[in-house]
Amino acid sequence: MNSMSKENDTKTGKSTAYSPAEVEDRLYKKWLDSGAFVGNPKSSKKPYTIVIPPPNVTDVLHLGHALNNSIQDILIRRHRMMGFEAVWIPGADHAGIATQVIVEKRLAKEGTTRREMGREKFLERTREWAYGNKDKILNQLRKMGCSCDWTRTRFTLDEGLSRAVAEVFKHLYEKGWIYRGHRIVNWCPSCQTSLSDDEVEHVEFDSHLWYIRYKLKGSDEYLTVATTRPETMLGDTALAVSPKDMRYKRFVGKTIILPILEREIPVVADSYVDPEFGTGVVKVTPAHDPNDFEIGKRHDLEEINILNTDGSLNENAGKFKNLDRFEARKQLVDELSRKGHLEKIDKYKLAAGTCYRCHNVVEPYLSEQWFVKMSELAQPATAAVKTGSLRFHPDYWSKTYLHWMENIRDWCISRQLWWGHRIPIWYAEDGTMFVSMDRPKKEDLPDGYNPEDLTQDDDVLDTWFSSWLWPFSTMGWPDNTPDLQKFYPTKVLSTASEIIFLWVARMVMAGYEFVGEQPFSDVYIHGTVRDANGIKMSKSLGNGIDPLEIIEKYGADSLRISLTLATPDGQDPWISKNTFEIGRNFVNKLHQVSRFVMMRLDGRQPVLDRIDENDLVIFDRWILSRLERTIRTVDRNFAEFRLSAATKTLYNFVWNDYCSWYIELIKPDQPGQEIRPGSLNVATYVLDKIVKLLHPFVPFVTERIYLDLVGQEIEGEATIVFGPWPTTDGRFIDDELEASLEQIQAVVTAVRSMRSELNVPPGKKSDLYVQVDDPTFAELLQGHIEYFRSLARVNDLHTGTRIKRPAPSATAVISGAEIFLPLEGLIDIEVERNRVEKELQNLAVQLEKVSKKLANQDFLANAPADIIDREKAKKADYQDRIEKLNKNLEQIMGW
RNA sequence: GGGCGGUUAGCUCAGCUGGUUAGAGCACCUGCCUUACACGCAGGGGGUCACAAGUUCGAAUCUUGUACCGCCCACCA
Repeated sequence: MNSMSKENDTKTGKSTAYSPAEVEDRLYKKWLDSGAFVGNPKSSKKPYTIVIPPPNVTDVLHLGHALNNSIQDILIRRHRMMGFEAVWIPGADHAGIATQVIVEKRLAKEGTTRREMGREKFLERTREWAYGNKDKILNQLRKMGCSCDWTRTRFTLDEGLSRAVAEVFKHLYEKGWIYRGHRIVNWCPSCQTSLSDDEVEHVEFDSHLWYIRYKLKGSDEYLTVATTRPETMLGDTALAVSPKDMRYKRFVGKTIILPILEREIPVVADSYVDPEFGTGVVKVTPAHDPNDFEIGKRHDLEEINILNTDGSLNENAGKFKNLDRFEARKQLVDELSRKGHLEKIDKYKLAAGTCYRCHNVVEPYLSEQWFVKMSELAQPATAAVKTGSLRFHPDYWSKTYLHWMENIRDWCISRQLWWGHRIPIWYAEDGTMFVSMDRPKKEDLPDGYNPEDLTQDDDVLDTWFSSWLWPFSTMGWPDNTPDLQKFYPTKVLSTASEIIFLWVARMVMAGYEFVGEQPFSDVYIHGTVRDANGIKMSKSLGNGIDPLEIIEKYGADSLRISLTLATPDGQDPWISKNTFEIGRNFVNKLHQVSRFVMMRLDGRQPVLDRIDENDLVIFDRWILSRLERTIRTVDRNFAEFRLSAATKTLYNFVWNDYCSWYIELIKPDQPGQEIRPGSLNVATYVLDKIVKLLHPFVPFVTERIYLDLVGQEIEGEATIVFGPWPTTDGRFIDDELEASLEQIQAVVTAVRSMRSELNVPPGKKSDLYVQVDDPTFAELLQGHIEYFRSLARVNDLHTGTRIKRPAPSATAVISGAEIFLPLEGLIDIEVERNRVEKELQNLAVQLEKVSKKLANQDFLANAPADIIDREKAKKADYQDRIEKLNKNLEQIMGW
């Protein structure tokens, strides 16, 4: 840091930089104490509800969550200010498999297992850990300033939500849409549970195709089979060929001796087999491949399971028993090779399914599971998007959603885990099933059944089976509560794209089926947070950042607005540590400009709700015009779910229009002078609108400034939380006036540029000569010289239509004016000549372009008249400026 | 194998219905302790808009194709 820099306030010696730590916690407490975030179902205001995507209790929140929750808070806070009964329901998800995997890992380190512990103790242990994380997570949201209604906090394992789960199970079971089936499912040998299709991630591996020879019984002939999983041959119960394949027609019906195990298996003909692929012969392993399972059904083949639940081989594998699947593969291939059964090995790229939680390769595995029939559920959920009653932002995600809906498959909902909602099914000894969350009561059972004789299904439900009910289970469903009546359906769901299928799509189905109405109308899909190298941020990769770390260093406001600014609408943000400096700088800028306004108010009570329209100078009208335009743009950005654009619009308005121009323009020439009262009023009025427009993004600093404006302490009654959100009737929007201001700005900028390029010392002031084409321009300048004198470091202004160049002086030509700066002794003729020549070259290029265009007959014949006029005006302007510059260049050469 | 995004200044991104001298922030260079802000102010340099063809009077913007990057879906063993 430069020792000359003025880090401190000259009077007090204290740093004037904004210090978030001093105000954030106190402000948050103020909001909580006043109940500002609590929704009232009896309110006459229109509801605006968001349910939080409940974070998994497996871990504290990372920057991805910080982004998502910033977005939700922005939407909620803005609507609260707009007069809606805005409710944001917070909570957390028990994250069945994810949580259990982590707890089991910890147990392993301690040298024990869940089975050793037993179900009750294990659940107790998991609960303790999960609830600890949940508290940490909810605290992170508070530190971020999230305006959640904490009186409505929910957890997916809460009593009420569990009741909803059981109710839904019963509903679907009685409808026949939940069924139990003996089927091939995705099995994770590491987590030792089934997974739904959507929980399997396909990863490409470099693998091989093994070509194995299967000998015909009583012959030396053989058939060669290509396989990617040779170990599954231990469970083969047939070979299959295409019925159209003439090469193998004579083998159909013959018997094959399975290598190594020497079992006899038939050759069958099945149209599933593609004669073009591999050898055209397929080994059929009904217990370990979904297609083979189907073939097996068609040909009445035996299903031989060769795997234990942990992925090791079982007694059906003969001598390979107890070996892990991959070790068994190795040894089996060796033996096949030794015995001459291995024809060749090809390299092969294989897309293998892996578990989305532990990333081990999953196995197709035959087992007894519960499924939900999805086709009917998908109907209204598909229609909702097709008719536009449910919209995705950006819209292209609706294609992804529809593709999944239209190819929907039944949902395997049972998990061989303990952490979660236990399947509400009770079995009698005779196999009869009863649906009930708790042990059924005697009076609810048919004659001949006793509650004590029933045993509950051991498995739990997929974690998403509770999540998909979240938009209404959090409101007390299945009871028709006041909350449900007032706050359902919710408005916006904000999430990342990765859970569109797992969660979003299923919530839509559930909303229609169980409540009869879609759960939300808009789905906002934001990008995935990546690090500075574009790698997705995650705890496991070690590149994750804890939002609390950023908050501690920069403050919650900086965290929030930096993330919003850094996240392009619909794309992935790349975040590095200094990403947050943008936000910190902006928050400080806001703080500083408000300090300036407050100092100038000097204790006077400002008027925030109106301005005296008879007491405005051109600059006041200009900033009001810019303000109204900004409000319109921001509202439009929000309507289109372009949050990044909205943030940038406000950022630019505050920094450029308000701070850099307006405040500088109304500053008096001399330090001691007061700002013109009418302008100070406008400055304050606009500042009030600025903090309101920005409050959803940076809630703390804006509340702090607002309280300063209304002259209250943090603990006072006043608050910005309820806005109102600034509106506009557009009556100050004035194109002509903005154009006039741009002329003044152009003069100021030209002067600054000349001075800088000629290295004029900042302290050196000079007179300013402006030769104009149009006398009204001169009047404009003359009338406002007092305002921009210090910006351009000007003593006297000489302007009019007949101003002569004072020699020696620097020259600039802008549209409609020539600017002269008499700088005797300060002008290096060479430098000045280069400057002018450079500008001439620049203009020459532009002139050539436009001249060419205007010489083109097709252009003149086809282009609209206003475009042609504009080009003509441009040409005239360039010509004029070139002429003037040339004249000036001649004079310079004459020195 | 199918689908969807992306490719604009050294970096991260704007540029909405085709006509702007193609912009911003960061980084870089120059000057500055200017009456709120050095977390700042002023000025400046830097781009054949991935490539090719097409539509058009006119293309960063529309169409088609190619290349590369990323994501998603998929039961070819």
